[in-house]
Amino acid sequence: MSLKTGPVTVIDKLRKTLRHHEHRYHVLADAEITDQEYDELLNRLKQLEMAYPELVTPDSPTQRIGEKLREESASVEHSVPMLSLDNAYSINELLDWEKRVHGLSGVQHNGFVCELKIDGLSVTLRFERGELVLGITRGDGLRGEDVTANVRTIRSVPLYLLDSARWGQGKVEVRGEVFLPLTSFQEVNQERETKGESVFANPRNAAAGTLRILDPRVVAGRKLDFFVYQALVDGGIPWSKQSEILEWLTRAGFKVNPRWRRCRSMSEVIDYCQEWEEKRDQLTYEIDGVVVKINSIQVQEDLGATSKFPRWAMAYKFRPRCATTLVKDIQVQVGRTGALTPVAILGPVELGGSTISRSSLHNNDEVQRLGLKIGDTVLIEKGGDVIPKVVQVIDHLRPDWAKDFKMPQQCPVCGGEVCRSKDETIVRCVKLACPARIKESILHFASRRALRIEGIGEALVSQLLNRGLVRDPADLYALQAHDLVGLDRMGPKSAANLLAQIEASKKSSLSRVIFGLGIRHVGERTAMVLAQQFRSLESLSRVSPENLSLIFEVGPVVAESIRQFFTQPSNQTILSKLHQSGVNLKESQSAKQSDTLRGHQIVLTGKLPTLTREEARALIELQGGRVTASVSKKTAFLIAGEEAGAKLEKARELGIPILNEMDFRKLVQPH
DNA sequence: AGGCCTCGAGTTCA
DNA sequence: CTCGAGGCCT
Repeated sequence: MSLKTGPVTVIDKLRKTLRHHEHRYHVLADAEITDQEYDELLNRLKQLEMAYPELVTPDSPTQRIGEKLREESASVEHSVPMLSLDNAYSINELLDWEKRVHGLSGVQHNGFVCELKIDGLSVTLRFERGELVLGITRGDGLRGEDVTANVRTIRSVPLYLLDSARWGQGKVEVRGEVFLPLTSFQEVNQERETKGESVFANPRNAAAGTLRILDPRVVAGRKLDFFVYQALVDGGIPWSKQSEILEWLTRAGFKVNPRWRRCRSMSEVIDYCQEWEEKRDQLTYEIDGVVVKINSIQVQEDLGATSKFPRWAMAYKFRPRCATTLVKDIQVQVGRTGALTPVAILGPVELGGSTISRSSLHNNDEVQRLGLKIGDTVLIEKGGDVIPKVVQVIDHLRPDWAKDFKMPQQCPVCGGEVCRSKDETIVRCVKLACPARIKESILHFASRRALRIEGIGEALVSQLLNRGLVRDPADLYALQAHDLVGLDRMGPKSAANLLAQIEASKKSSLSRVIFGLGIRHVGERTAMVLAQQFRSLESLSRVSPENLSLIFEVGPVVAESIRQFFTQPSNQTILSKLHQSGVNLKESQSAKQSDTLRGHQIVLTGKLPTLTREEARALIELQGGRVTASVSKKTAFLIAGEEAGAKLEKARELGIPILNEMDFRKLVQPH
């Protein structure tokens, strides 16, 4: 009587049950039991296996996390070369490919399969007699790195094929993409940051880094995942269509990306590509394109491959969101407040529809954090779709001649003293008369949100300063036509237009003038509060800091900054020049405010059908409401238009009422 | 003193 | 848009 029959069957049953639940949980994302119940089953199996070590098999669910460290990068040959795909960077290139295929194959193929192109690492898994025996990275396509121990830790990778009966004797290979879901990526980076380690620039790098870790126990904590798209049996493909492969893979227990689609024509393919280029952000993992394959395996084989790529597939690449480029130089700019800002001068690269040639590095700390030197190659990205940002230095591309960047000890423009006040990361030029500061303050004064003088830009201000025609913003009002005519791109017509703009700006509201002065810590909002409280520049200039601090939203720092501004003799001169030129320095009797929205904070987002942002804002303020920039608990309601973004999400989250323009109009203009 | 909420400031390209 | 810092509330 064998003592083993008992434990063998129990262990077997337990393993089957566990595999079933692993599949439900990690592949189908549809668990039948709780995590706790699963852990109990797993523990029971562990105990049994400890009692009967001779019954432990490598494909047991307890064996995912090997105890041993992986051997350093053993290289293994692929049984069938792992080619990469040719890329199409536009719909046109995709259509060209289809034309080529059509010409070559001659025969009518039965359509395409489109799959999302997961931004991860290609990996091959080899199964013998249904059991996972090897995992290899793509490597150079012929040989890859053995990462078996690490792929075993991936929960959605079956250690044993479910539908093993059918290919039980053959060598089955599946190919797919190892990736790190976005939430896991954030977790990994958060952890690294708290440990003071360098963070990964993107999920793909993090996945690559993780797969190369030598200790599988660490890898297991990283929550890698795996989507499969290809299967080979004994080096061949015993199916007639790509879509059948995907269906079989699903049945065999693999996680197949469910978004794949069969397309009959190129127009359907293009729809699919465009649809996912728009929806890519809705996914919980990163994709960088769409893979288009000829569905018929027969046609695939007829088409064959070039030396590098198969002819029967194409990767349609989305417009990239990051790019690499050379840092040719780091220059230092001086802003209106005297802030010294390092700027990376880049080798021009195309990114998201524009060519990037420079990018702010914000401050010296940022340069140090990145470990950036002149001559480095860097990864850049567009933050918020518009503004480029240097994300990471690519260390191994650093040339010998790379130069350290040092924040200058003098102002690069006026050569004057700079200082870094305590608690601040920013270094500032302290000289008020620094030409850079003067130029920036004039531009600020004329800017859209301040006195709105159109036609005043960088080029013009530089010329005016060089010729000594202006020394401060108030001098703009002394300009005559004959001063202007003869400057670059300035004829009599442009000069007249500009003078008219300058004249018109004299009627700007007091709050715009206050904002335009560029007092430190006084932005648009504070300027408005001050204008309302003091009604004239005159009384603002006389008020004591103590009284200023009493105002809601003005604290000691802002109060002191205002006092400093008005005690500067050069600023006093500006004020009297403005007054003499006839610039409005008083708050006109504003239209009587109604109380409909008194004390309410309102947020605007998206494009409204008929109102501009400015108009909507004016309307709200007229009713006594305040427009704020971001949604919080205190927000009374959100007015949302077309293309509303993150603010709408946040409002939904917090349960803040959301109105469209019509709702809002009814609210403020009853009847 | 600590934590949230806002505001200010800087920013790219066509 | 995003980050940092000022101001206010607890």
